[in-house]
Amino acid sequence: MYRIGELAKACKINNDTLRFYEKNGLLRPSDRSDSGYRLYSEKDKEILQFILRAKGVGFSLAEIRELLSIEVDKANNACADVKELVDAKLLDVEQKLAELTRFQTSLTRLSEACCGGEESAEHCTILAALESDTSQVRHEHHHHEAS
Amino acid sequence: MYRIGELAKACKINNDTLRFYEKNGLLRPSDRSDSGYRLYSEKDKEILQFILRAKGVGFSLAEIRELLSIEVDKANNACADVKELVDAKLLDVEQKLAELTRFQTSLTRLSEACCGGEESAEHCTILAALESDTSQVRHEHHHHEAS
DNA sequence: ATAAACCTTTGAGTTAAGTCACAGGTCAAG
DNA sequence: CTTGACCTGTGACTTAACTCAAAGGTTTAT
Ligand SMILES: [Zn+2]
Ligand SMILES: [Zn+2]
Ligand SMILES: [Zn+2]
Ligand SMILES: [Zn+2]
Repeated sequence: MYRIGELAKACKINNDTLRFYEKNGLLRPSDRSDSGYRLYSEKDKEILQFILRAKGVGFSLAEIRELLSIEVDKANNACADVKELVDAKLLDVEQKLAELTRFQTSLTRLSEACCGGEESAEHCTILAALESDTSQVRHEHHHHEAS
Repeated sequence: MYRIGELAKACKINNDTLRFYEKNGLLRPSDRSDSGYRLYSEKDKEILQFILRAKGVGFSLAEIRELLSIEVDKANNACADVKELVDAKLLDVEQKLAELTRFQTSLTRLSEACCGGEESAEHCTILAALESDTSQVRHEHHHHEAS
């Protein structure tokens, strides 16, 4: 069992953030000590890591709460409910993945096209990489000739 | 050229959000009409879409501003600066991609394991799918036998 | 030519997600 | 048996990212 400070430190967040998550229905510690300390289990830690990962990829706490509610309410929800929510989130995730892949392509293209030298980056732009096809970026970039 | 309301409607955001982005150095309209109206070009629209996509995958406005500054300052930045920033963001993106892929795997696994019926979703949990290996989830899930 | 529907600026209010401050209880080490 | 590092609760404050309000100018539609 982790006490609040231990779990917070392990996950590099503020103690108050844990209390905040508890108050907002995201993560309730599995137990309390006699003196009232919050006691978090390994599973609690995994839930927290799930929350932090989800946050990192752009889910709001409300969305995360919704995802976690599957867990909490499993006895009172039908498989139909679960599947509906999961499939909706899956769509979200797949859309985000598509966007991110696009970003990755653009940034990679840009990074590869860029010489990394000390000259003016006249042709180095994210938007050029985003807007145009690969061919364009490679073509126009990087003459740096002595004028 | 789009006027503020047109661009806002086209991109499904609030007019005020565009003014806000302008004030915060994210998107300045290419031109103004004689009467002072903001006039946005096609390129401005693409920048806006870039901003909205970036937001959607979890970049903060500060980070987006940084990405866009490559564009704005290109004449005053060396390729070295550009490459450094781009490579840093690329790392970010790749990390987000890894997380999202993990989410996708878990959600897909859960969705596939779930019958979608009206029975209690006792075994349907995100966390089970996240924590365990595929085998476990498939195994334990979905007996729904008449008790 | 006048109302409706835009636009302008400045500045205040809201929501999400923390973060901090206060007043006091608990516990391990010296 | 006290000091310092924890913990408790309640509630106020902060930051990011909008969102709205007020007061007035402009354009379009009838
Ligand atoms: Zn370059
Ligand atoms: Zn170069
Ligand atoms: Zn199911
Ligand atoms: Zn089922």
